[in-house]
Amino acid sequence: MQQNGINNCLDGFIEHCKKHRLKITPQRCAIYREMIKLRHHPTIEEIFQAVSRELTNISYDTVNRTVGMFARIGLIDVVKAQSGPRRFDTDPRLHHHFYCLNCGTIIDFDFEDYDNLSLPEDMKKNHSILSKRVVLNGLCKNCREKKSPSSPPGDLNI
Amino acid sequence: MQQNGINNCLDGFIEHCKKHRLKITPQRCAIYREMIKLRHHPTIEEIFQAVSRELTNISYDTVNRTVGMFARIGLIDVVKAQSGPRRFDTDPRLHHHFYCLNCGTIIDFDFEDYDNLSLPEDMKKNHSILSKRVVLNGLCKNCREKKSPSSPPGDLNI
DNA sequence: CTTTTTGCAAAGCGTTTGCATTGAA
DNA sequence: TTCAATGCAAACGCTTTGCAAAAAG
Repeated sequence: MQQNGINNCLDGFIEHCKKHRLKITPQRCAIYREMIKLRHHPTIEEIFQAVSRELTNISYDTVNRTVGMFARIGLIDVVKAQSGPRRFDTDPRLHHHFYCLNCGTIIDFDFEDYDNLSLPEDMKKNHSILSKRVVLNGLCKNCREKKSPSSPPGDLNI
Repeated sequence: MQQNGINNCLDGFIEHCKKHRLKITPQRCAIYREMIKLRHHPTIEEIFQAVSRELTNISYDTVNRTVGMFARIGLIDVVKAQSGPRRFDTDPRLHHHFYCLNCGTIIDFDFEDYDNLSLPEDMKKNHSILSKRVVLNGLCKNCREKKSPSSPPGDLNI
């Protein structure tokens, strides 16, 4: 995934499903198609809204299970936020993340220096590594200027 | 945090609290003390169990709120798991993470090449960056050998 | 003395589960 | 024809909230 942009088309998606012995259903195709259009870390709810416009009778539950499945086979990334529903990273391009510890905002950024990091030998030997990313934590511009970081995190403003 | 090992002692902890105008309570000290003893990404429940042995009357709720607060001021890291309760990274040493997309296991690893990555200028300028880490995603040894990754993730076996 | 923190209980909300029905292969 | 996927509803469990009492500065 993620390291190449080829999977953007439905062909690549179908390929990926077959490899994992998942049946090609209209629901799965629609979910995949709508999902990759939504950048900015959509929630299940947001994906459900988008897919509903295509398949009016699809259930929230199917979207939930299917998106979870897509994450499990490495088609997309789970971005677990500090609070609220989990969000998904549907951007297949390689990129990196900054998390604000105070408000929970997640900011995508590009940085070439991070793109070609080599993998540790022992990790490569023992596991199958499908993607890599650098994650920074800190305080975002807004939160840095506030006096006390002790207020609970609000909704994500992504 | 994380980039130096000085905060291990209680003095550093008290310093950190004062900087954020948090009062020094016996509960907070006990939680901090027990928490850093627990490696392997403890849950709130696990931290609560450990602290309860010290302060028998502490409430689960206080542990929950306090640990969340510690994460918000950068004393520890939230580890985003695929499911189940959130876990915390209480290891102050710089290290990196591998996530298994199938079973949710999180593996810590060290790799010197990743330890001195420079930060992107625009990120440094706009935000306060408190820690950095490389995150790898893939299939762990066990899951790679299974045929179908379509079964739902079980409990984290960390 | 003032303000934060604690402890408890209840509510909230995202996620998971079970099962009958439907549909892909 | 078979076995996985879907849709629905209910259950579950983690997290959050509100508030009175207690404690820190």
